[in-house]
Amino acid sequence: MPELPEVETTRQGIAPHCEGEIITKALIRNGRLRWPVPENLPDLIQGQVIRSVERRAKYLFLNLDAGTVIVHLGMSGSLRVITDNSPAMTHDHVELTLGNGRTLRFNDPRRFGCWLWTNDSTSHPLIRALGPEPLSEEFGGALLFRQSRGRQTPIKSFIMDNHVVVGVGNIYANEALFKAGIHPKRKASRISLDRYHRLAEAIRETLSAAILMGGTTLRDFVNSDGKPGYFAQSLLVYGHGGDDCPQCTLPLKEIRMNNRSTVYCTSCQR
DNA sequence: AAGGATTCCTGTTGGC
DNA sequence: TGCCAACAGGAATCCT
Repeated sequence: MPELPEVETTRQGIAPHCEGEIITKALIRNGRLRWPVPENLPDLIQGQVIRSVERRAKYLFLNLDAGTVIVHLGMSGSLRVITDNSPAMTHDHVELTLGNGRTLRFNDPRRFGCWLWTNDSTSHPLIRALGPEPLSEEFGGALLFRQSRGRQTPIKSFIMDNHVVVGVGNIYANEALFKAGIHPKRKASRISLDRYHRLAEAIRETLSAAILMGGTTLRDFVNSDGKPGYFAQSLLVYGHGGDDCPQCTLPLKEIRMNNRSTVYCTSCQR
């Protein structure tokens, strides 16, 4: 379940093997992803050089001269660089053969991911309205405070809204709210600037720590097992409903918000 | 228009 | 033990 740290780790892992390489062949085995993969995608990209691999939110961009391939890993997607000619496995839906003999392979059992083509990535409908990157200068408590005025939605939904800030998935929303001592159901409009500073800091900390961890575990994407590294990190509350709160030792409460698992401490989070 | 519900999908898990 | 329902989650889109 790729959250932003895993997507960034993926980018760092594949970029050295892709950048500057020509796409000699593009193969779509199963184009029925979140949206149909354009049938003419191979024609559009074969023979072109991958100039750079970028990330925006949880989207990856393969920047070519004529445009950009937009890739999303969805829930269960992964990108791996294959060096030998190991046979494709089940759920290997898309693959690019590169000039250096390596293969970029996209595997996605649940097919929530996407492979799309655009001539202009910044103005693409999926990209245009995205909020700031959580690790950018632009993001912080002031921005959260400003954006939250008049918003009645619970704070957990608010920080998971990609128009507010990108890359905060369910797991890290739970973690950040615990670190900031904020109750997940509190209305976004009823949180002070001070507390938003704390929350923004908690989001930064959680995400950057996970990126560092993913970076160490997934250092080598070539022939890697493709196992996400961030699961190894110690999550404070997510997946620990009923356990003792790490701070006050009261049992952590687990509820469902918007059909998503939500874990918090009734004493430490207000 | 904001906010909640629904939707896509399959591997894993838990209950009977 | 075996089967099947429930669950997991990103995020666009639909609905109220």
